[in-house]
Parts: sequence; C-alpha cells; structure tokens
Amino acid sequence: MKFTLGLGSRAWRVSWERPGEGGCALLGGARRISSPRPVRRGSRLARALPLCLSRGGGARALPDCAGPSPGRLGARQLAGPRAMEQTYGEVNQLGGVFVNGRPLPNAIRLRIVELAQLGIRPCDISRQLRVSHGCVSKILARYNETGSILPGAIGGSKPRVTTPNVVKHIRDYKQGDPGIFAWEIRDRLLADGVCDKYNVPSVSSISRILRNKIGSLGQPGPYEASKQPPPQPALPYNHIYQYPYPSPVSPTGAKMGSHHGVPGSASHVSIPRSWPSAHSVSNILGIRTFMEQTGALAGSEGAAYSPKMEDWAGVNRTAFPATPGVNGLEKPALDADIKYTQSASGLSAVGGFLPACAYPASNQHGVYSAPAGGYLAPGPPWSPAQGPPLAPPGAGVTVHGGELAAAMTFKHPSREVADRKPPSPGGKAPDGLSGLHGLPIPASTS
DNA sequence: CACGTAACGGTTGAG
DNA sequence: GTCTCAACCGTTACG
Repeated sequence: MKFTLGLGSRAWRVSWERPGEGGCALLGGARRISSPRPVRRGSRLARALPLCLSRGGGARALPDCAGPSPGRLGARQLAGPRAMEQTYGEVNQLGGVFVNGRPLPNAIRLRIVELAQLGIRPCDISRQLRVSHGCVSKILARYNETGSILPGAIGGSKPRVTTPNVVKHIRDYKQGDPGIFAWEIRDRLLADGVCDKYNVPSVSSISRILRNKIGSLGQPGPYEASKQPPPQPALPYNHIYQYPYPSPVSPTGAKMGSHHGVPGSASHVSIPRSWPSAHSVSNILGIRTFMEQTGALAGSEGAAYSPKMEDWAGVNRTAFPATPGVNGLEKPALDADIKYTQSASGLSAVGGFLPACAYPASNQHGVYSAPAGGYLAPGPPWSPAQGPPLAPPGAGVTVHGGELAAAMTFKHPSREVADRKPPSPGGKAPDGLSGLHGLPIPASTS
C-alpha cells in the first residue's frame, strides 16, 4: 500500500513505495500502531490534528494543515505513479512529515534550537514545527550538551581494526609499493608490529581501505572524478528518497524538483556519522590536502571524502559557494555541513532567516529533498497571533544568511569530534546562532 | 499541560 | 556481493 491513513494508530502513515522496501516503511516509526494500549491521548491528538484525523471526510477545519494532510497527499498522489515511487514519508501526529529512521533536516533542527533560544517553549516549538516533542526535547538536549544541532553518526561501526594508525601504515605501504597486495600489507602490519594477530585488519578490510580510501590518492578515482566535472545536472538523488513534503507553498507537487532556485533542489542534509571524524581515514590519508593541491577543494570539499560522492556531486558543486575557511574540514563535517547553502530560498518558511538547506544526495539514500519549509506549518493552527511565526523580526538572534551559512557550512575541525562528546566545556553555551552548530565560525579560514 | 525518556521500528555503513 | 551488528534516527506513549 502506498498510502495509509491509520486513524487507530494516530500516526498516519504515508508512504510511497521505495524500491526494495516494499511497504515496510509503513510500519516503521510508530510501533504501536495496533497497540493494545488504551488510546487515552485521543483528545490531545484531536487537538493537535483537529481534522487531519478525520477519516476521509476530514480536514475541513484544518484544510491546509501543514504537512501532508490527507488532502495534500492526495495531491501528491496525483502527481503520478512515478512520483509515488520516488518519495515516501510518514506523517506524525502533529501533521509533520518525517522519514522514519532518518534525521530531521538540519534546517529544522536549527529552527528548533533557534526557537528555543528565542524563549519559545519546547511544546510550542513542537507544535509549530510539527515535530514530536520527544524529538524537540532530544535535539535541544543534545544541543545543550554538545553545542551541536547535528545528529549523531548513523550507521557503520567504529573502526575496530582500521584505526588511523593502521590506515596510515597501509597508506605508507601502498605508496611505497603501489603493487603491494592486501595480504602483503597485512603481513607487514603484523611484522611491523602495527597490529597484532588479534586486531590486524582482514585482507578484505585492507582491500576496502585501499579501494575506498587510498585508491583515490594515486589516481583520479571516483572521488576526484566526481568533483572535476563541471556542474553536472544534479543527480536525481532526490528521487531516491524524496521527502513527500508537499511544500506548503506549492502543494501541487511542483515542489520537488527544484526548489526555488536551489540548485539540485535538494534541500536536504544528510548527517554523516561523526565518530569517524576523529580519525577520518580520508583526512588521515591526506586526501584533503591532495584535493587542495589540485584546487578541487574549493566549493566541493566534500567531494573528496564521500565514497559515494558521485551520488551528490553535482549538487554540492553547484549549490555550494566556494568559500574560504574550509581547510581542515573532515569529511563528516563536510558531509553534513556542506549541504547548507547560502540560498535561503529553499526554505519557504524559514527563508530569509536561515540559509537554505540544500540537501545534496548524500551517500545516504534517505534524503529529505524538500525544503524545510515543507515541515513547517504554513499557518499554524494554533497560530500565535504574532507575526511570521518562523521569522521573528529582529528577534535578537537574527543572523545573516551568509553568516549563518558559514556557521552551518563549515565546521571547525577541532569541534568535529566534539560533536559527539561535549567537548568544549564552555563552548556549548549557544552564543547566538553563530555557534548553533557548535561550530565556531572560523575567523580565519585556515 | 509540559517534559524527560524508554520502547520501538526503521536506516545506515564498517567490518 | 551479502550479511551482521551496533550505532543513530524520530515518533509514540508512559510517567
């Protein structure tokens, strides 16, 4: 099924089949769909979703309730089967759209923090952004703890054997003897005492390292290739995981393709794992340096790191303004931050206040491709009688798009690791948006 | 009513 | 190329 409105579950599942996933996504997230648990929150939900809940007849009182309301979804469905196949998502109780298992776009995360800093209560932020309060709580807690709005590293596992040191040695071996075999490297690691028999990388691991990391050093590997070509048409990564965010502004579905001039249309940020940042193989291997030397780094730093850069190459390249101050960035940081672009046009509701969040197709398939605005309620039902809900005029925390973009875009290496662990004792104090990421804006581009 | 958090099903990516 | 596993995700519901 592609679209389900589960009243009983209270969480509407709106899913567009994704290749290979069948309807699984439909069951994700709200596990208690058929939970025997007494629905004692019905009333509350009813408040939150006055009409969205209504079966079929529904949304009258909340005709345009933000997020894909049933009606909206309908519109999307009308967009055609193709679109249906390419996008999917779910709608939470508040009417917000989310992708189960995937982080909220950074724009939203940022917005949450911003609003919190403006004194908005978490519950209100939750309602306004249509993000579950649990999530708001989590994000704020995380921010308070780490000073970063970025989600944690998803997937993978911490290197158990391929430590930076090991990788370094592998690189050395490889550079010393380009024709060396993986098993030879393995032997040498043992012989040199770099590893012992218990933690020596397997041949396959070494091969992978050679292929994915080191390989790019000596040859115009995929990474380089992906960055060299001139802005190629943005890859349709969007289709892979298009967020069915019906742009509140343009519910018709025109929304997806390109957003208000945002190249690549991707308004998504895929959050990279951050733990590896501490010992980013690429960095360790000096790939970045290499890239810099080739001059390819500017504006496309990330390209040098992502093993799957080709997936989102075009976007980054075109959407990302060449900016100084990228040195020292590691892949993780870039993966995450590079996605932010200066263009604020991508954020309908946040626009002007936040830099657009261009989500290049990351190496992750789950990409929110719609503008963050899609998350936002066009007009909060609970609407505070104040002006633009999301763009508090002169709300103290106003930040220059560019300035913020800078903050969002580049992460200081030293903070990299910090993302995960509260690094800076004092650094977490959100000092204005410039520090929202927990990323001090590098004064000097170094 | 607001909020912290466990449980849950999901995604991801290194090994 | 496939599988495993442990990390993370956001939502839901409990307390």
